[in-house]
Amino acid sequence: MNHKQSKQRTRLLEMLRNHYGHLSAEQVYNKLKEEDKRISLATVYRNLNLLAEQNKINKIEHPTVGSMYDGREYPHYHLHCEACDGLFDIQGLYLNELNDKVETQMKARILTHRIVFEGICESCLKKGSNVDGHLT
Amino acid sequence: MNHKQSKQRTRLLEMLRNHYGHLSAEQVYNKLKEEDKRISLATVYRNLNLLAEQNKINKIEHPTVGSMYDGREYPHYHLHCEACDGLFDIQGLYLNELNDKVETQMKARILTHRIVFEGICESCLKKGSNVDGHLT
DNA sequence: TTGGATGCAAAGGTTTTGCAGTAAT
DNA sequence: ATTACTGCAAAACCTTTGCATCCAA
Repeated sequence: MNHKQSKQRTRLLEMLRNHYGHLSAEQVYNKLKEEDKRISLATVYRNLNLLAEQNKINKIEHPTVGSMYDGREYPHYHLHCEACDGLFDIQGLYLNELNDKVETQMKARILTHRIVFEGICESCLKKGSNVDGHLT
Repeated sequence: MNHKQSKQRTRLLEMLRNHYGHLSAEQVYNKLKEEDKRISLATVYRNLNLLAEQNKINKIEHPTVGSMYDGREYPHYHLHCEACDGLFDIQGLYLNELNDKVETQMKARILTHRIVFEGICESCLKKGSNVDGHLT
């Protein structure tokens, strides 16, 4: 399929690139609507899926909220805080060699991998949250 | 909350423990219904969530199908095949040290982590699938 | 001009919830 | 006797899709 360039897709990508952190489709939609009321949620979903397939953005399955997106261009892992439900980037820890290892072991072809760490983020630790029993 | 033991929950856990592979909530529901018509999907969901929270079963976010569950008792990673959409266990490759590493780096408390590898499984490679453009 | 992209609304699929009844402790 | 658990159906949610229109190439 040949893709044309659309204002909506361009703005969406630009917005994600300039936004640090993770956004849901709905949040992306709301942010874009601030500039142009006429954009639709369907378009946001269509473009998020397209850009994620093209690896121009990252799609992360958030354990409780649905899919989240970020515009980082380098591969990275995520920390999901069970207390505040936040999603945090983990920098400088991408294990390239893992793909080869699994490729050999599974006799498969590995394209990429994702890691999500589960725990309590720095800020929640300071607050002394005890997270509905997980930590008690 | 104090939990009582119910027939439904017991059977569900037992079934998952004896079933090798991954099942969706719907599939769990159908399997359990074979033995007892009267079980409900809501009960299946409630128990899957409960058992996953208690770490008695694993919940894996399948990229396209929704949540999948397995009854393995040891931690392991998964391979998602983009061709057949299958989910495969990866044995003997659990990196305990990763948790410490991230704990230090993020000043967080890490409880666990999950890895999903994306690629093409052995069987699909043999079939020479070329997966709707991902590999072309 | 042509085919991809959009907006809108409707539909789809998965998961959760309210409630009255049932069963475990 | 309590209180959690169940079944059922309705509701909630997130995401996708059909279609007529619009717009980029």
